[in-house]
Amino acid sequence: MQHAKVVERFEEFLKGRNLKLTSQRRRLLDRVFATHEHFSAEQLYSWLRGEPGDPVSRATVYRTLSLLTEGGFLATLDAGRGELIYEHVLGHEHHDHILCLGCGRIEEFHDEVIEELQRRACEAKGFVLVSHDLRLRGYCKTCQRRQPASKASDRTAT
Amino acid sequence: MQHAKVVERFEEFLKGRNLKLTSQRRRLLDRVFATHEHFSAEQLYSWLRGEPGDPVSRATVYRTLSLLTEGGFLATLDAGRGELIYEHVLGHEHHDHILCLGCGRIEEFHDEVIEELQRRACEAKGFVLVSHDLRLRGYCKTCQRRQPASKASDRTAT
DNA sequence: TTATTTGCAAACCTTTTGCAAGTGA
DNA sequence: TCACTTGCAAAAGGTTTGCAAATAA
Repeated sequence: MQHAKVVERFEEFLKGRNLKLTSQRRRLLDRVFATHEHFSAEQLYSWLRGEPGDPVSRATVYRTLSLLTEGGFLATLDAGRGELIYEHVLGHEHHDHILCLGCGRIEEFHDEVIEELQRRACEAKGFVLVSHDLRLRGYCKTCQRRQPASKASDRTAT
Repeated sequence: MQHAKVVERFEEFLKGRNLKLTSQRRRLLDRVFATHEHFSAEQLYSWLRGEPGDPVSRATVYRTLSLLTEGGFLATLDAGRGELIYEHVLGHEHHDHILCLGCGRIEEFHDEVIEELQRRACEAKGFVLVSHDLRLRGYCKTCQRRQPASKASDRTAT
């Protein structure tokens, strides 16, 4: 999706909530859609500090990230490292994640059969499904070389 | 699994690590296996304060929960409510969770086909799978009655 | 003009940790 | 005995919030 379109949608979203398009919000939006990486609030804050532009405080970064998430511009992912990870959504198909326990690397994958089975499992319990997330954890090729084979005692919740 | 057997395993586990069986650890173990509910550290701490027995500090609750998790006695679940949720493992088959966004209720389910597809997805990316968790989020039957149908803007990461 | 935003620093919440006193083996 | 544990309170780490000054519309 072209960036102008994203900005337009954001403006509509703000208007619909009687919110203003400030230079900080605009900078956040631009920066977030300038990368395809997964990032944390702190990461984004640090990018913004290091790049030219109107200063943005940490508080505003958090507030705007929430806003973008509510607006469906961003999605969150808890990678189990104590901080929320964000990724942008528009023009980015739904996918699940594989997390490397060694280096923190995040890979994406998608399996339509799994998706369908999830819908059925939910129905069977009488729930209306709103969202889901599936996280696989293990060691990537690089970390498999560094790391001894994982022992049962290293395993976390499955 | 009978409780005596669980205690025996815990003693072995401690012995193997040169750790001692204190009254606090024993109380924690007993309490945790006395329920089939999912609970948080704070919840457990509050149970212990309200019930007769040797006092157990918050710090010890956290330390012992980590110990029990490492030993494979407990599994953790991040239900997305800001705190870790625990459940006991022994005699409890692996399962995934469905979380109610309305009331926080947690249901369990299991699908062997999904499990197999996860293994394959992991292999395809060159990862060695250690663990996984799948969380479906939606509204349970009770909350569907209370709650208006969910709108797209309510949706969180999928 | 004026309701909304921002930045700052303090507050929050869950979890972890340093340290001196206590205790199981 | 003595290494391991506990409790306390302080610290940590990510995130949220109150408030006065700044700003978009």
